[in-house]
Amino acid sequence: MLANQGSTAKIVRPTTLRESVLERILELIIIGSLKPGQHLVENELADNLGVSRQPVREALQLLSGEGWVDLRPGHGAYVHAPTVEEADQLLAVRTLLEAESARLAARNTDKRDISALRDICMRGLAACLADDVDAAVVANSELHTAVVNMSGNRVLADLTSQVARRVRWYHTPVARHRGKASWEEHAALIDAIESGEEDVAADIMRRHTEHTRQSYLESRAQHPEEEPPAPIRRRRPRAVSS
Amino acid sequence: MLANQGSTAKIVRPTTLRESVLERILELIIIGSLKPGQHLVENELADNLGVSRQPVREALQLLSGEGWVDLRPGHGAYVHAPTVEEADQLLAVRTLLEAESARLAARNTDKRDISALRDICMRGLAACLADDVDAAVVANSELHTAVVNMSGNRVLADLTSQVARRVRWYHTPVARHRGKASWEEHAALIDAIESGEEDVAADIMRRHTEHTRQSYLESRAQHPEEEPPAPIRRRRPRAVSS
DNA sequence: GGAATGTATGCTGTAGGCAGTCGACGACAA
DNA sequence: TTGTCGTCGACTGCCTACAGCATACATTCC
Repeated sequence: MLANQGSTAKIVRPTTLRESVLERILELIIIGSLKPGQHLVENELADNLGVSRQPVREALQLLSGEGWVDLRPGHGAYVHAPTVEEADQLLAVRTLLEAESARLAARNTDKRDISALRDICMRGLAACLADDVDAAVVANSELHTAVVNMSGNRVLADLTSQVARRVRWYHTPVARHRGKASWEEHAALIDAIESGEEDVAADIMRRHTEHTRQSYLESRAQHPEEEPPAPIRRRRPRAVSS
Repeated sequence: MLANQGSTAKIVRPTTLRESVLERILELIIIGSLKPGQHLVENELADNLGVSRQPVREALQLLSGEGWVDLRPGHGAYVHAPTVEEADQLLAVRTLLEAESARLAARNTDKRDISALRDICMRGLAACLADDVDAAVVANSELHTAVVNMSGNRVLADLTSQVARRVRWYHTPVARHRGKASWEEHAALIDAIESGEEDVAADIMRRHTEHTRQSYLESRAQHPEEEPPAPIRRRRPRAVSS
């Protein structure tokens, strides 16, 4: 829902090999090539990416810090498989954080920021009416990021980003479910922020993200088959020989 | 303010060498042997801890994920030096999270939990009256942890723990500042949780943590000399020779 | 036939080592 | 004296290699 932006105290310049490895692995997780619960064998990743195990290991350590993979000492790394319950809790926290962001944004309202918000909102609505789901998702992400940045609380912004990213998957179906109504809520939110109505802004954002949460839950309830986080397998079937 | 409890998706069994290295380094940071802004030279740590650079590197990666150290590619790891502003923002977020925890705790109230809370509260007050600051700090930590766990939202609990830990330092002076009044607030909070008054519980918690935040800020304002996060030095003064 | 044990194998955890890179210091010129 | 360039040292980033461990399969015993 939010664009990638580094957490508070992470890596600054993306120059190293482990950084590019991290990006690659993350991409594979996001697009689903690496499935939830899947065991990430260091050698395989290293071979596929054309590097040694070392940068792969370090990338996995960093990814664990962001909640993308779980490390099991002696067993290696596994793609984190969020349960419905965890996703629900993540979204509940996101609601809390973003509502506060909206409140603070209304408090620190700034004309330039407002016009930027309106621009994004227009684009989002246009994309929505044109049935361009991808563009709508991007605009949605930008809008929420912009609001949370307007809060002026960097910690809040980082945490929101982190939480939002951890929900991942199924954003597009969720976005498809709602559509135009969502952008009307965004417009109302911007109005409230502009006029400095803290409580109103917070409340709109709260209900807005709560809607998203409901859509998400319904979406997963309709597709329970997407749930099971792949059983853990360590060894490949032995080669048939002799 | 909260006891250490692993983040959502981290290491499960603390058996490996890098884990013990992590614990050691973390301890050194917490007790202040490694100062904010200090450059953590891998070889030095490795030598001091009697291991090779590898587990040290990995421990540092993991610590960066928890916000304890900053990684600068090509430069290594530095002990994270939170500014007053960042600490303030962290505490603001903590207020938000803990207020919500209290609300949810009131919603899911349970008799056994309540009596556990009262026990902790009694101990805390006793410690406070006996001027046993350490015991009071521990009890305070336990109480907040218990409440946040009562919320039933694991993500919320983990995030709160993470945020609270990142403030670190100066907890004791803060605890000293307030004392008895703090425990009266705790008692009122427990009453509200027991009777299921969500709004009241949330409000008490909000004001309570806000008090702590104020105390913290005053404490740092009075000791500005503790602030400067040590300038970055990479090399030791060259040995005088020839 | 089933269960316990032995064995093999793949994987992780750790060590050691080399090359690249960044920053500091010193020399030289203006 | 001050600014710029070259050199040097130290540290990181990465690779390779080895040891330990956990799991799965095969064998043996009951």
